[in-house]
Amino acid sequence: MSTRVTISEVAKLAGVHPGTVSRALNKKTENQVNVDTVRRVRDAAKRLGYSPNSIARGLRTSSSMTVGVIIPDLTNPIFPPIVRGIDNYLLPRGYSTVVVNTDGSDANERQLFESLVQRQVDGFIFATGHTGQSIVHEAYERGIRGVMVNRDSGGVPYPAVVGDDSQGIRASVEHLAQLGHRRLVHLEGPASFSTSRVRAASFLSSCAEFGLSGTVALCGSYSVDEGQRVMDAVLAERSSQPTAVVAGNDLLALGVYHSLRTHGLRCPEDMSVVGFNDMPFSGDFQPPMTTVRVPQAELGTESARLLLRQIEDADRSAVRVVLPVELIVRASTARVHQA
Amino acid sequence: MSTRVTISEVAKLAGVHPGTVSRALNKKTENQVNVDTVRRVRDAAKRLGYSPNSIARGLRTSSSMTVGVIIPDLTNPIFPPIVRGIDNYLLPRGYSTVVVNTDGSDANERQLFESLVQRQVDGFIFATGHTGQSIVHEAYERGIRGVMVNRDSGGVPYPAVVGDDSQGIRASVEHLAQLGHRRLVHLEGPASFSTSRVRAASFLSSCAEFGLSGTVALCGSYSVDEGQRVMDAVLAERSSQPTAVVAGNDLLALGVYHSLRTHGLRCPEDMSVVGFNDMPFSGDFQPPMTTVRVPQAELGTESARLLLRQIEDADRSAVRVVLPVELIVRASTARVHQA
DNA sequence: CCTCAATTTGCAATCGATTGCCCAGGATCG
DNA sequence: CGATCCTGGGCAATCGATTGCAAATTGAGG
Repeated sequence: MSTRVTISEVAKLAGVHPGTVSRALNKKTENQVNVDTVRRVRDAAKRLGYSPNSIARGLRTSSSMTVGVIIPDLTNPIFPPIVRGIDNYLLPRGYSTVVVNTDGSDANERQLFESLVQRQVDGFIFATGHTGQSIVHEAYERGIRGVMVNRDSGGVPYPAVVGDDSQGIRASVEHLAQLGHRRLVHLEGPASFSTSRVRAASFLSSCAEFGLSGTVALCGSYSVDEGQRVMDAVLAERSSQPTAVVAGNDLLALGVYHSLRTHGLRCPEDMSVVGFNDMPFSGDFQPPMTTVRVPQAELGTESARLLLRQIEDADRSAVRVVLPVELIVRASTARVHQA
Repeated sequence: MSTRVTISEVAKLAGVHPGTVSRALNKKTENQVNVDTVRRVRDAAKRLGYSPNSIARGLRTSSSMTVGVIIPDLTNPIFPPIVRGIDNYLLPRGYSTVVVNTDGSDANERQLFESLVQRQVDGFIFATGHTGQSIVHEAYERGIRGVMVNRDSGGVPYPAVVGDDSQGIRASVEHLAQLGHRRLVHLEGPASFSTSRVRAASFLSSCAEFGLSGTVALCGSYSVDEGQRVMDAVLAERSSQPTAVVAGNDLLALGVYHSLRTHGLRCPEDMSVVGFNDMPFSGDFQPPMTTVRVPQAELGTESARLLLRQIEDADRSAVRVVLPVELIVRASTARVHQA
């Protein structure tokens, strides 16, 4: 790109040493230089349209003012709001974010992580909280700053920001109980995600609390197709069928919709369905989905805040922030049909 | 972050000069080094876990191996697939992407653009193609490499990658004509977007072609709320009502759904609706939406390819790539009701 | 008038890699 | 056998900013 203005050109115009320009233009050092000089330097810089080369600065200060955000898949609709939340906090503070997608692969995750480390990012926000061969442990060992978002830290002493999954599931179960449902099934997400287990555990304890019969069906991924597949299997069983489904997330719930449709079953008349996340447009599905709203943007913002606290204040306390969730009742749940 | 291995430590272990290490480790220069030496250096590098500091490299080579992607809003569901398409092409080639959201504000756009320039990005992909005070012109004047995606270049000689909007609209109109519709209305997107005008023009000429009466209603933004507002206005008119709506995009079409519902009208029985983009989950709306599928991921991939061609081959030809689109017929369109 | 401290600014090293230049040594050729 | 080429690799400058250190200037106090 075209010839850019450097600090020494500004220095020449202002009649001072480059070092002085640097100090004059930097908030934390400008009090080391005479106010008149500062003004002169400022003028010169503005006149030349100077803007610092952040690569050069980064080399010297060994900070890139960049954070890496590792997510499974941007096209999963819960992530865009999280990413926006992160950006909204970070950009005004001079940081950029680089978002990478692992597609659920540990190998990808590792490779992308290394490439971001190589780019000298100042810290990471991990939204891929599976507990397997994740690089999170290693990152922590290497002294790399990071925060977990939307997923638990799984033993790694990084700060974590999560929604109140237990409470959300409990509210769902309570809602179904009040509608007269007695037999529920939970579509549990992949066991490698900490959230899956939290939600399943809460489902079982909530069923117990409200005196319902609850069974759990395990899904291999958080996707529409998998939700449909597992629901097909549930419906194929000969044992007494549930009257309501508590899905591990909205994608699985959507798969349940598809399964019901292919089986000629109506929602909510024949089967009530509750999702999780309140992802965008879940209120426009057919039928509009009852689900648990998680404050995604706030999750992002909060995680960014915690990361910056680590970077700028060297505060490494492993706080855990739990944000409240809310059950959104729409049209996919109804009073149980008296058969 | 922890102490990192530098090139001179590798040099020491391998018993050679740092410059030699650099050449040995670089694909394009490794043939300047004896194969034995290359092997020795490689071993040393591996043993020490060396990975080059890309900031230092970037300073010297004045390239950051980063591209900036400027979009209006990541939470608009058409953008995640585009961004993924870009990433899929760029990441394996060693580039990272920094995605920023303008929220439609020219001021934001300018500021974000400058901050990315300051970060020495090697080029831009602009997905914010409004023709107003955009920085696109200025960027081109400054000799900055860039590509337009999903929006036309509006006179700036950057390469552009777009879907075949005209054809998509024509197919929609033809489909409606075949269903017996005679009076159509088009919800046109904001005039500042080039796509809006292309689609509106195609709508009118297609109506003429098929002998239909077509009117156009202008929307202030591409959003659900605006679609609802404008459709409300259309329905409030006393003149002869249309029997089908061709919406400028799926968001507007969704707004039409909402409007119809509040007016007690059924889709498709009382009004057929066609969207544009086939954004994720538009097949799960109520009713499943007939819409025009645009290959978003391919748009992204292709734009990334064109950008890299500029960056690496200095090829500045202003090609214009038009990708084919496809009408997806679902349940929001039906044979016109014989009133 | 001298000393000492404080303020302001210049100087030069530094961050870590890349690369033009040049030299040493061996191969090739006439 | 001497001139000429290659090949391999060392040397040092360079990218553009930051920053510890020291010098210069100023002012105050004795």
